[in-house]
Amino acid sequence: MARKTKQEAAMTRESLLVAARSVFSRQGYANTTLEQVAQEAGVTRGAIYWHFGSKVELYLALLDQYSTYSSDIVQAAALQGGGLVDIFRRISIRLCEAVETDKALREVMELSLFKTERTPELLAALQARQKTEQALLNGIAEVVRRGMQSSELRADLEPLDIARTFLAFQNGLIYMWLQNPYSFSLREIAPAMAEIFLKGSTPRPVS
Amino acid sequence: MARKTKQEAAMTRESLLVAARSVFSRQGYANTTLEQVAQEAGVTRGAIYWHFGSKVELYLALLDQYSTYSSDIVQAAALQGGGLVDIFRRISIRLCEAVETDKALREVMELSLFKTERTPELLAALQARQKTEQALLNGIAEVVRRGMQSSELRADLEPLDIARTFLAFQNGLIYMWLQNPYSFSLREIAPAMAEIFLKGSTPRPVS
DNA sequence: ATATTTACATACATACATGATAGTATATAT
DNA sequence: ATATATACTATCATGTATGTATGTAAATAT
Repeated sequence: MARKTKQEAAMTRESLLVAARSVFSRQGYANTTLEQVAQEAGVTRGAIYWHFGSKVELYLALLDQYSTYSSDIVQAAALQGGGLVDIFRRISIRLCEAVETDKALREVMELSLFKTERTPELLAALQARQKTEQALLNGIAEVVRRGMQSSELRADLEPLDIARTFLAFQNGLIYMWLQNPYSFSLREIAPAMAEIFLKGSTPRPVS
Repeated sequence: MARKTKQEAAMTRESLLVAARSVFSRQGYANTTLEQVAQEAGVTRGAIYWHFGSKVELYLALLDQYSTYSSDIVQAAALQGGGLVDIFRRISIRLCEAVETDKALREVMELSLFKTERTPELLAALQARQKTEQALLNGIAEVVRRGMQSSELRADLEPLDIARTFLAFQNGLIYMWLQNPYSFSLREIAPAMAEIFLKGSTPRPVS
């Protein structure tokens, strides 16, 4: 076949990633064939093996595009300043908005959450992503510690426990929504969720 | 082959389910062959097709064994009485204990959460399970409504939002733990988590 | 201007899983 | 006592996916 220019090659690589996202998120990782991905991108499997080397590498390249998405949001929300309570509220709402708005992000999340089997071979490669998750947790725990020192958060619980609870909250809600996207609106429930995390579900005595 | 008695047949069916749980949870659904399951159970694939008809049916039979596990715990915790706050606390703690203690339950949860791709063909069959989840949500929402009427829970939020938040909480934590079981103890964090859900993460003014 | 590399397409070798079919010996029904 | 249903085993037919090896024509390097 006629050799493409570097720019053209970069474009096929891009379109392969787009096609992979589309087909993987529709059919799941194990259940899609590289032939299907190649067809959707308008090339043959040879192009995939040239650019990515294997099915696993293609998948990982797809995930890597979104690996820092969440922590970027957390960073941005933290840098914006304001009280700790405001920061937490912002993080929740921004994350929910992002998932509900950004279709590509949503497809990749659905793919990695619901449509990829953690098989032994994939597990090793996915360990790297777990470190990202760990860093996110530690970052939040650090924010909690600052909040305790400034008396904005209660000091009678472990910072790490609070951070885990916050993340569990957040991920659990997104998970629930992705599982059945049209049963409720993420953006609309986000404030209530943040409110419960911060103030609790029982009535507060008037101060 | 020599025909088995009904009891013996029931036993092979049982051992097939046990083997399926073991192999599926190690290798994932798509990645295990019925040959492997049959070998681990000490029979041939024919036995699987005889008892279950197909790979999908075997998988569903495995999940069905545990379909009411969660809602049973919720029911039991609710019937035990006490204040609404106590009930919620009990539900959280019981669920966490169950996951951490019962290996079979854990394996099935890991399988369905991390090691089964939601492919279009499976999705139809899994809709039935979603209804279980929906019923669980509605049940909790009903408990919340009662809690509002008795002023044990705050009445300025939607009952369904509170219920969703509780479930998100709960599932998110279990999801996080299953993803990395040894990074923390579920049973130990459960009380803190329940405390945050009920009282919030910010300090309460003294009443 | 020529040599070499690139960016794929094509073809193939291998492997393997599913489901279907046929066979079989015993348990159970009558 | 005989007939039939049962609970499988053994075998095969088919489809299909991955990875690899080879071919090739233009882009790029020199």
